[in-house]
Amino acid sequence: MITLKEVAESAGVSVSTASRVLSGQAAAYRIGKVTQAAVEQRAKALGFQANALARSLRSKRSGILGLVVPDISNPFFAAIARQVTTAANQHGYSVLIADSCETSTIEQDSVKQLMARQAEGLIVCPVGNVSEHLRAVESKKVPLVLVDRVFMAESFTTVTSEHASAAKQLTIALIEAGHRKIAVLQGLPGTLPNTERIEGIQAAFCESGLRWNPQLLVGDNFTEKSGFEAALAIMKAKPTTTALIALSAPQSLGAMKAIQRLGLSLPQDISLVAFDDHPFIDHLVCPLTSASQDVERLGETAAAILLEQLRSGKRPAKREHRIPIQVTHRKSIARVKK
Amino acid sequence: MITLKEVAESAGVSVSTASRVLSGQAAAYRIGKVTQAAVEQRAKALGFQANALARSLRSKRSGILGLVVPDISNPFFAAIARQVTTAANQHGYSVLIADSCETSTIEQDSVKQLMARQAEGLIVCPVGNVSEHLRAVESKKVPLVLVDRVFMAESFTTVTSEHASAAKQLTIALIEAGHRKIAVLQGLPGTLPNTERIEGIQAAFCESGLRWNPQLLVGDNFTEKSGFEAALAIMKAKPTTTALIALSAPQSLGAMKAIQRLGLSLPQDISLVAFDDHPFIDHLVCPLTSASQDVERLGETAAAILLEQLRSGKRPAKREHRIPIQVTHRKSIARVKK
DNA sequence: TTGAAAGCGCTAACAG
DNA sequence: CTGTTAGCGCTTTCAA
Repeated sequence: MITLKEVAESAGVSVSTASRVLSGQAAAYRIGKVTQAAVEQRAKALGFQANALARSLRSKRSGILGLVVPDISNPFFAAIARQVTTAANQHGYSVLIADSCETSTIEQDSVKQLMARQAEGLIVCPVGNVSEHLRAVESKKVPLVLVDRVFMAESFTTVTSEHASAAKQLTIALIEAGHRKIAVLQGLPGTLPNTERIEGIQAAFCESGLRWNPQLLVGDNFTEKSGFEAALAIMKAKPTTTALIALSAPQSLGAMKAIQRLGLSLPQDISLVAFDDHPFIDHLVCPLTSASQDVERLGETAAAILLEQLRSGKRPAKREHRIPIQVTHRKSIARVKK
Repeated sequence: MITLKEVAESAGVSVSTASRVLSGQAAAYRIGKVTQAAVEQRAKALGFQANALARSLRSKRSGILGLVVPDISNPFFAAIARQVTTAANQHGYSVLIADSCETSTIEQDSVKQLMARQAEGLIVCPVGNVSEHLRAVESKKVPLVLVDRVFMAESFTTVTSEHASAAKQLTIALIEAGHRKIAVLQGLPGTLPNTERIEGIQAAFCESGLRWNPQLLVGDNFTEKSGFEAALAIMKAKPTTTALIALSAPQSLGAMKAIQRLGLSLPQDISLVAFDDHPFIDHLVCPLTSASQDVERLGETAAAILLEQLRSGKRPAKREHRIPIQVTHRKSIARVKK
């Protein structure tokens, strides 16, 4: 590896001068045109590449942003990762991405790791309900933004969707089509998106002067597996169920498989609406009415807030950011026959 | 930030002793039980977290692996990213992911950045045809593995799918159903996957004693847009076309949209087969016969090779790794009526 | 406009 | 078993 010292020697200047030229401070220090050119020429000729580790250690600026997601292969988080990395890169930061594999302990390790590497800011999509490690980040004055499964009780800066109103819209569409026995395939209990969506569903019932039966709440995660098993179980246990609400795209896929397994068809035998859509949704046998989160905006907003905090050094004034959800009516709701 | 020196002072030992205890070398140096306990206790009490930058600078081990992908929001690359990050984490490495946005210049910058941060190894899914920056990596003795769009002319370590044989199988299925006018919605020209798939298609024709018309080669990228436009154009220009081969999932979606736009139906009016599948493929109006790459294995293999090279210090014996592609017959091929 | 010297926080000889 | 002494490669006072 070729070092600054070697470049300096080769150009016949001191390391300080070489450093100033090569770190873009030439103008500020009013380095002579010739000296500057010489250093640059020599650096290029030698293929000099500054050691970012040494630079960061000395300057106290790592230029690294950390991103922790529960599953990078999930299109939802992948889209967030894309927004964050591109925004960060545009502002001269690199992004260290960690996949917590939906596991709180891995998430905690990842955050620690990121802090050890002197990340200047963190964006975390938390797995669940543990937040001490995140408080530790804040206490070390490292800017932190939480996305998606945020904790409302705490005072973190957060970006999440308007879960309740979307869930309400979806439910109202179902109720208006005559549905009353609506099963909810829930995601990870205790998480804010899950909780708020369920509240939205209940609100829809309430405002329609109906009462929703909590026995129709099934499932335990945002996964396809949970969706499949929960759908299968509830359709067997309560065959009078006329509609299903899936709280994620993978769950809706699981539900579709369950429906198929039972030899039923969508939407004649049972209606299905879901959170989140995906590119192929319009080409499904039965295109799903869905509430789709604006993932790009979630990621973009989180990145923008973090970057702004990094730039200004001030904690953001607005702490809780909500991104609207778009409900699209397709063909997966059938009218209930009397 | 609390440093090693402070911990050492607080525990009443020298920094070296503190370092040895806190970097897991206590046993090797046969540090006394009491000293060790004291250091650990103090470190924990003070909330000491070693500065990975300083550690890396000194020890010459950054513990960082770099991954560069053209688009992290593309499920294909997201899946690779997941395999790589989890495998790397299991072996004590962190992964810096960069999104090159399908742009060669960004890719080059990312690689440079990763090298500057002293990444110990790189996995790159190259955008296209530029490879000098990659040769620079090798010349600096940093292990490098290329995935997917590899360069065969060069001597890099590569992992990619068995494109040709899969393309051939897909084409033969079409030919056996009586198709002769088969249009190919190609991906990025000049890339290995694209080239080999086209070769496979031609081989199928050749072995069937037929000649494939190169005029039916359309499109210019692996994107939905290219798929849509190319499909639309060719169906208008050559209405006698009876089948389409899409070289990626997004392109197949584009093709489905084009078919819909023209008021045609799948597969009666036109057949469609595609590379890569996705979770919802079985629930499409017309489930697509597809050749699906084993993305997990691609990522897993790349990670394993890199990690092994890092472990042993030896360049891998086998340079070109090929992962089989699974062809699944569904319902998107109709027999051609005489 | 440039250089000398100090040191970021840690690890690794070397010495006891 | 433990401490002392040098740096890793860079930036940044301070001084000229």
